[in-house]
Amino acid sequence: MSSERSGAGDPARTLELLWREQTAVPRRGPGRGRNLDEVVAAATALADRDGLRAVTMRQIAQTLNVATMTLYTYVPGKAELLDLMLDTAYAQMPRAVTVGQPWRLRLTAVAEENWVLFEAHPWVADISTLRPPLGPGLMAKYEHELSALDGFGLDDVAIDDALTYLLSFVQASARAAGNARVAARDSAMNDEQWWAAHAPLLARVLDQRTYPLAARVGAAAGSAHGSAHDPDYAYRFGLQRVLDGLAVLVDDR
Amino acid sequence: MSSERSGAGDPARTLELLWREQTAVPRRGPGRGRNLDEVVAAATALADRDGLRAVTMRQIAQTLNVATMTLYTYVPGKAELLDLMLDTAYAQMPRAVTVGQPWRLRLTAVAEENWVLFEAHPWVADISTLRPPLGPGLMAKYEHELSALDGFGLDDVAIDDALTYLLSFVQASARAAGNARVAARDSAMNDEQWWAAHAPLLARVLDQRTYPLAARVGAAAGSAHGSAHDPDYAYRFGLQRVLDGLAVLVDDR
DNA sequence: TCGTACGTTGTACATTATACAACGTACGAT
DNA sequence: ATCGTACGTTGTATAATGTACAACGTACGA
Repeated sequence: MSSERSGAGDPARTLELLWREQTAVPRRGPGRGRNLDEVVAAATALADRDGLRAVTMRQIAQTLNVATMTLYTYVPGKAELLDLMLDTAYAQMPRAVTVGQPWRLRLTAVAEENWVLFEAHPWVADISTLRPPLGPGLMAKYEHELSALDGFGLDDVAIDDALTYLLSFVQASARAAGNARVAARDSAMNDEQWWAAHAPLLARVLDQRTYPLAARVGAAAGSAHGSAHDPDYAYRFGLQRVLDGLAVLVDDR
Repeated sequence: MSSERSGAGDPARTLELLWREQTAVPRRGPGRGRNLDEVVAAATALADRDGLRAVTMRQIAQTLNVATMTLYTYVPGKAELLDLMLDTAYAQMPRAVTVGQPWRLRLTAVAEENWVLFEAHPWVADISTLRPPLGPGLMAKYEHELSALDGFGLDDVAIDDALTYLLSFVQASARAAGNARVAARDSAMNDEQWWAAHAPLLARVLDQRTYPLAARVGAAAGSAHGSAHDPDYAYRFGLQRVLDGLAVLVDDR
């Protein structure tokens, strides 16, 4: 429950794993049945299919045909595993080359690449990355996305602010979209059905004289999109607003 | 783990509780030691102090001096309790009257009211409200916020889109700010210390030739704010971008 | 050939939400 | 006034979770 976050493990141990720094390769004992990449891949496959909730050490172990505690010889704990999953997902993102194109196109491409990331790995949108996994995947992603904002008259601090703003928007949108899917699956009710289930009961208690705007706008919004909120539409609408908002900062000549 | 969401309980039962519809008041049996408001208040106090993770049926029961299962006579389950907590928090929000003021001021006031809500109740920012608690608190909030957008040339659908966009931004910002606080408490490391703990290790693996922009911009952003990201600054920066983005839609005469 | 380093694993523990049944209170009918 | 019963309260039980701990067995180095 509550939100998951990256960067919760031991910093030193996490960095070692992220950059695959082999410190003191063991010489004795039985050979290892699996490797780190297999563990990360198994955990990611579980998360992709059934969400972060389904990623349990027992489940990961079961799909790898090892005992639960065996995982702890590959990874210090679940927190570090999460960072590895994240950085790997970042590393695998497609990165379109948009050099020379107008800034709106370049930023749209960055937004789209992240939107695709969240579609492939919805669980990534649920993670707070205030303390990101400082591995090769994140560094490549950061470098690539900064390049899309470089050369338009923004200073370094403004570039970082603008990128944070854009990515935060995409993540929030993707989180809403992912939650809509999960809610539909878990409750065997899609959003339309959920709102329909409330309509008759709500009509009884909701006084239109007390809430005239809510009744009018709510009805308009509800019939415009299928249900009360359409996450995909909200993303497309919002992305234009984000670009319009950043346009003020950009030197467009 | 993973994200919490509202609207997960039984719709009919939830609406009854939200609007305090007393169906069939019991005539027999012992008197009730507590009441619904006390349960909601106890759960909210726990969430305010220690986050949503700390809100367990056992903890709520303990602060109320009743057995755990007693709670289930006041509330069908935890999902419905969450909706009650949310709607109550909405109901208690301050709502400034801004009739006649310019649209930027009116929208800023709406953003601020929500920012204050998330400061008082950080757990609210962790909840996906795609299926919101359709109680008196949410309705009053929605009506109030729509009024701040009415009369500026936007049609009903655009009003709802713009409000969703604004609120989604404030929630995402508040979530980041709340996570920064929680991470600092849980790990006994504030963000600055966390980045400091990574710096020496990171310097060893991070090749500045491979990631020139990341090194340059990351350093600039890091020294501009205290740590790599300052959530409060990101909110103030982002709010201006949100307003600039919405300005395109508004009839400003 | 054998000691020991180390990968593997089963068990154990403190958590969680909540189903279920036993218990006891106090109202309504007689 | 008495008693049945409706209903609030509560202890126990269950299936999960992450991971600490100790036993086990493998295979390398001397």
